Amino acid sequence: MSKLDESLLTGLPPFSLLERSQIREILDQALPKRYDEGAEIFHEGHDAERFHLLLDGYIRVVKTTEGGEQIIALHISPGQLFGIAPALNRDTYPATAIAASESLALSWPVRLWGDFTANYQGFATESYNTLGQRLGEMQTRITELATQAVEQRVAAALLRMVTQSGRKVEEGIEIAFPVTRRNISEMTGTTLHTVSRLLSAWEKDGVVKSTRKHIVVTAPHRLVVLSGAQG
Amino acid sequence: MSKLDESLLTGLPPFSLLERSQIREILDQALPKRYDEGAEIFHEGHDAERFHLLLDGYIRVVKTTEGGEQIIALHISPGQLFGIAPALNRDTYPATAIAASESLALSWPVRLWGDFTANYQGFATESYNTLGQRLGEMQTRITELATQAVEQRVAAALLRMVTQSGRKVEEGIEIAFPVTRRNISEMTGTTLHTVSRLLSAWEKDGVVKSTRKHIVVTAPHRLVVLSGAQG
DNA sequence: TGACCTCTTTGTCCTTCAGCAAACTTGCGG
DNA sequence: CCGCAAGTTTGCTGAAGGACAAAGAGGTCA
Repeated sequence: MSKLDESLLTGLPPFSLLERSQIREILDQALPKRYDEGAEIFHEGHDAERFHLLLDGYIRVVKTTEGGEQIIALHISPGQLFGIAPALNRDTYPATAIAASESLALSWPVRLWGDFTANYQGFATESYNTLGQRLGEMQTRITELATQAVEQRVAAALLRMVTQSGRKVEEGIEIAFPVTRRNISEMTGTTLHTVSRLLSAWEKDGVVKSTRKHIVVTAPHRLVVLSGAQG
Repeated sequence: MSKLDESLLTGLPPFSLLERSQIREILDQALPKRYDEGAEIFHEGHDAERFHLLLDGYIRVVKTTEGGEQIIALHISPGQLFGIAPALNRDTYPATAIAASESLALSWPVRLWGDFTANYQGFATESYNTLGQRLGEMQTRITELATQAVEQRVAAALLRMVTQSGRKVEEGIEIAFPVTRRNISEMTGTTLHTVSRLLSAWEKDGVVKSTRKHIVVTAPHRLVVLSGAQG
């Protein structure tokens, strides 16, 4: 088994303050793994045995209701930690993680969490920053769901994906991972039908352009207006 | 200025593992303060200068939208820490805290946060447990808002308040702090009108009993059914 | 190449619930 | 003790968007 290259972690916030030798230590304990699109990385309620770092690809963090409906709680971009139940003292995963596109992640057994936070300068701080951001994002979504109309929520969801993962293409900014109307409906608490209608209307208006599972936002500023971000 | 009694903190989770002398230290640095019903304890976006512990009363944690609508993010019960921005490395408060009833709280300057987590056994762990619980609760609310109908959400909100602060009275279980229909609508993302209608209907059915600003749940099991907690 | 599956589009109907309006109740302050 | 403000109830109306239905469009696998 070939050794992982140290440059993988060098730039990333949780490790940015560390020595080369420390990064080496960390990598030597890591288990790298590739996931196909749609593959499950861990499952809600299961014992939290490992925590993860996404190197490449995109992850959807999903909750399932008793009724079988799915809600997308979060998207993870490359460079982010996920499945960090140990940070919250939990011993089971609170949600399910699924690869939104082909992905590569490292993982470590949870018993190392204590070591990491204790020995590696900046690691704990960064982890809690991340947590704080996610908490903030969840708050935002709660207020959106509680106060905004469907159209605004969908617009906001698109914008969020674009900011978190947008890559510039000829016609505008493309969401860098496959998204279906159903996925969007699971992020916004509506139906795929309604999402389809909205996207069709926006496409007619020249705000977005979409093909199967792929969306390009051509007029982000107009989406911002649609999302109702104040006046 | 009279000294605070050590028994105030002895039972509480964040301090349960500490020596008498340590509790003394902590108390000597605390600033106790009383708040009238409706008084603001800290404001969204302001510099997070202190973190707080609620000794008595109830706190509502509130977000305000650009449109001026309020959303109740959280209720705090006695014994809980709140305004713990430092735990997430934030330097501003993410939401506004308002006393839901007359309340008494201690507070400490944020610069002591580091000392507390470093020196006091169990303090950090407990804080992150709390955070984990709140995160979980927020997730639950997101899925509720996204998937459940208004009636179920309102039922769930009542149940949540009852579990967090219910006190047994003759006719059932009473929510221990003042709640208006408007408050409930701000927790569930609906209007006070709809909440009023629902409560009226439930009162007719003998599930709840309410007077101005006070609600007694007389048949909790039936509320559970209404909340649609699976089948 | 054809069968199948997933994703998408579009139409129609119908329920839920927000919006508007107005009256009533209760408690508090002057 | 009266007036006012805050909280509550109730009726009516209309629009948003969910439910149901059906068909088209790529992609994939044998």
